[in-house]
Amino acid sequence: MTKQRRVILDELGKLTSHPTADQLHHLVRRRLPRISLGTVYRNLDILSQADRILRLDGAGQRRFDANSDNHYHIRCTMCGRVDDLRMKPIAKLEQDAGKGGGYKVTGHRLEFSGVCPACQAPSERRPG
Amino acid sequence: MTKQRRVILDELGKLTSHPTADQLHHLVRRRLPRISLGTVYRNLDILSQADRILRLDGAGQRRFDANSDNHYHIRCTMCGRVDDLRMKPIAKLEQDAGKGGGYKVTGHRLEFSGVCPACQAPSERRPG
DNA sequence: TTGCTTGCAAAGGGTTTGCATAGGA
DNA sequence: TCCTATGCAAACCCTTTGCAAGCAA
Repeated sequence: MTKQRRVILDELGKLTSHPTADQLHHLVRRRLPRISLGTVYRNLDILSQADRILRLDGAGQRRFDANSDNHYHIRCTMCGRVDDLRMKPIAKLEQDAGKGGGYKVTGHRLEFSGVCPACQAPSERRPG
Repeated sequence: MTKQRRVILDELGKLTSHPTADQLHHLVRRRLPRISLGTVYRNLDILSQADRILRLDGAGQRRFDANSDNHYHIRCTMCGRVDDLRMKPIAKLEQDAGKGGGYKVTGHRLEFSGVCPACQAPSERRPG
């Protein structure tokens, strides 16, 4: 557990917005100015394989989640922000999915899309 | 509607495995040997914006689905194949997701993972 | 010390784009 | 004809990787 890995984990833990590797890199740099993007990627990889964090491979750029427990997400269609949902995972879905196709079902991923509070807000603060 | 677009749509329609752009390019090439990968991408883009097909932006490479109706998918964790499920979409999920976060929920994406019939099969035909 | 980790920079893979040409309405 | 789509190739972006040097145990 290097200093770099510790700081990455710590900064990721502060956020609920599930940053991209690049966003996290910028944050971590405030504390470790010489850390490289490659190191951020490598550590995020190691941490997710160790189930310390979650990798969110959705549309577009990969994002990361400090909470590795089973839970669902919602993605803002305006700004790309991703947030956790408090909804309880529904294991029963997998039973329904198993009927038919011949697949052995092992898991599921449920992601909602919508508009986040900030993007719903009136455009008051936009200049012009 | 060019010849290229027609053939792309036709070849995609023949498949239930939801090919990547590259796989589709190879197939289409059998009928239009000079078609470029760029053209395949451009047409898949146009067709999905027109809701004629579906773009599946999951982990890894993008895949395409000739069936643009609302439905769920299952992805084989061994070979990457993606198939349709006959399960009926569950609109109610979005009501649950709306409680809490402050998001305005507009949709959801449910994807299962598992092992496809071919990958479950005994390894008889593997040499050695 | 010893092996894993870093920083750097280059490579990689998938997707997008610019441009001159070809082809459909 | 006129305008859009094509083929080609280069550009692009995100992510991964090779390597020599550095650091943790």
